Amino acid sequence: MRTTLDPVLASRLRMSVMRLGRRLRQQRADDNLTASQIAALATLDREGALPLGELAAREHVRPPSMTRITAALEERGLVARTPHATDGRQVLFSVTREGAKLLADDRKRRDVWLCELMARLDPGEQEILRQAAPILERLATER
Amino acid sequence: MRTTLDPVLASRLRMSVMRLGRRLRQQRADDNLTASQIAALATLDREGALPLGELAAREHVRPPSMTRITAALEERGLVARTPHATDGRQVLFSVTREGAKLLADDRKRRDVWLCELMARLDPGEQEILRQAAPILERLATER
DNA sequence: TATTGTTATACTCTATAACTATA
DNA sequence: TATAGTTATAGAGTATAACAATA
Repeated sequence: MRTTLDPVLASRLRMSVMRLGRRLRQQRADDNLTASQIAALATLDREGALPLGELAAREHVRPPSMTRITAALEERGLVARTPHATDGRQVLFSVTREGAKLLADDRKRRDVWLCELMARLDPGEQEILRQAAPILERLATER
Repeated sequence: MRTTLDPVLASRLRMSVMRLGRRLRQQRADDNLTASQIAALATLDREGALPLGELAAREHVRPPSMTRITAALEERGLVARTPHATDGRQVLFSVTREGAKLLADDRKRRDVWLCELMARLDPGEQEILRQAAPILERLATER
């Protein structure tokens, strides 16, 4: 068993992860939402209700742009706004039941696609991925 | 050893792969190229010289848009155009030495970032990723 | 006459600047 | 006076339509 870190492994892992990620993204349903709208919706789903400015910051977008993004999402009933409890200037945005359903359907779609691909692997290979998943998860969230 | 395919594994793998891919993308150098320009450059690098229409198709972009993208890349000396050998209407685009260098530097950057993260894993975990890499590669390229 | 690529023009998305309201 | 969000306007980027050159 070797312990020194192999730059070729990093490079290979980078390539395969980015390619697979790209293909997973391609499996998204065409729901007429822009990439920014989907991203904002997913962030609200992941982080819970956020004021507009905070959401804009997380999405690396300016507040006026986020105003338009949330307006589009609100018009489609995917997010809802609630006033801030103590600060009347702030507006909190959160995902509606429909918004959550849209995201869930989308994830489901990609899961099915990936599941079908993985079904072609032999049991030993599946087992390796089972062990690899939590490690990749840590790499993705660390620091 | 189980052989039935586990949807939870697919879901977990999807999440970790997409997140890690997202973070890898964030490591890109800020070279003032747009995402479309980088993508087109990388495609030419991967696939070799292509006529404009073909490149537009692979990037899911219309020919007029690709005309502008290649014009920007050409102006920065990252791609070059050569006439088609037999068909005078077609224009073949290919990556220049500078273009290849820019891509290589960019990949290097991400490799270093990933390598540093992976160095924190213990040898057993590194070994699992070593075995997982070619499997992910196959998933990414299959069908 | 059909096809490849470019130019002209319109639309979408995001940013900066100016404004309204609340603290 | 400072901050959160919106509205007005301008700047990228992409698309459709019309055009030029070649097959």
